[in-house]
Amino acid sequence: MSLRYAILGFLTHQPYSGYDIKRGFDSSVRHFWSADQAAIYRTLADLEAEQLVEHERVAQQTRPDRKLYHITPAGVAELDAWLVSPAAAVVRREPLLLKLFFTHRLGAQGLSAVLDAELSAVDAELAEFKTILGSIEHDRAAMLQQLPNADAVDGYRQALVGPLITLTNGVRLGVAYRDWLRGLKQAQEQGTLTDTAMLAELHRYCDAL
Amino acid sequence: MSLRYAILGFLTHQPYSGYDIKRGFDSSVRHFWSADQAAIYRTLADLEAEQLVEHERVAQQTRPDRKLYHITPAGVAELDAWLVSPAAAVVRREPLLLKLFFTHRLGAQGLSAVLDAELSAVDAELAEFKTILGSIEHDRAAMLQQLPNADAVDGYRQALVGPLITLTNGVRLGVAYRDWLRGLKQAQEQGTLTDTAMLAELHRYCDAL
DNA sequence: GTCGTATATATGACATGTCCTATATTCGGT
DNA sequence: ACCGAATATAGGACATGTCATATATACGAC
Repeated sequence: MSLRYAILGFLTHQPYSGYDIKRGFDSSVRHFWSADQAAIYRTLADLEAEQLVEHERVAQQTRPDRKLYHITPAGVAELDAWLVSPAAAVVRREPLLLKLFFTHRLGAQGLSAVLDAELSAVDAELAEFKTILGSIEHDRAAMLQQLPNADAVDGYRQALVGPLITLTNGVRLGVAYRDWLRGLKQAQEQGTLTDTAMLAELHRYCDAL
Repeated sequence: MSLRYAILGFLTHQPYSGYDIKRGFDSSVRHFWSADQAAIYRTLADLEAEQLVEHERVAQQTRPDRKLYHITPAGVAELDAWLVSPAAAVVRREPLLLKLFFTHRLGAQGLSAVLDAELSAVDAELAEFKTILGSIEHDRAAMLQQLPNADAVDGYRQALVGPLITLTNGVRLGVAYRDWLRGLKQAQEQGTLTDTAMLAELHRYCDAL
């Protein structure tokens, strides 16, 4: 139910079409927020029915018309209210952890395969973060050159902080996840994937809390 | 769609009622898998229609009858096939990161409040993990005394590895998440929550990959 | 004595999200 | 010449999950 707010947030930057928003999601918040194309168009329609956004039709010569949505003052108020509202408890559902919970049925080979597949996925994700960082820096350098005055530069740099915060989260949690997977893999190879060894490791972490 | 397998996995230990399964979820896998009560009963009915589980009615004197479900060989086969199947890409949706993505609209006070609320939540979660660890060790000590033979002990200890693995994941990722939040809070207090500082920090992490 | 909680299962209504498809045009590849 | 991808919006069908509520009984708290 936060898709509404994700869209409203994007529209505070500038007016976008549904298609733009879908691309924006895929390129900037994909690692913590994904959105289906159909859901975006339907949510835009809902938001417009509530007068939180409005659209104007923009005709194009070769492409289909775009519906360019912009946020209304009521929409801004709605977004700001959500931003400071207490976060609802997040429902986590991680199929991989579910599989590992039943490790005793998985067998050594199965476990090995699952861990390797997951390690590849994390490595790919971390590599992607590196790419995103590169493109942010590239864009930033261009913008800092291009922007007309100090105020515009300030605004741009402030708008950059949020994306950088979430990217840091992705990198740090990704690294922690990768290290955890590597630890499991190593334990399995050394034959120390036993209850006693795991309990000892857990104590090393928990006692330090 | 993995609720099916979560239930099948539980039923490999011993027969359970829907009510038992709900309690089992809430007490052991809540931090990475939550399930609605209605969903559990409906899924059990679906699984039975597919002959992956069967039930027998157990009459009770004071309480309502229980429907005690047990897994069938076909159910075991289905579970084992899922365990080794490649994991579907996980869809992440984290409202907190979405809020932080729009930090520029949140303001210093709003950000501070959001970070504090989240830090409390993580601390509570980590404390809960500590409690879970304690109760696992308590149960384990009792079981190791009580179990009749070495085979039973072995089986029990092997079944413990999965839960311990997922608990380790919770603790390590929880600690990483808490450290990230603390870093943000500190940066905000020191006035270093800027694009340049964040970029520098990101490089420290990314360049080491 | 009444209220809430635990045990135990189940359904209706609803919210949310995903998949597939339709429409229409242009551009690039094989 | 045809096929797929990109641009752009949208709806039907379906999957999945959640909320509230119903039923029935017993036990402890206030």
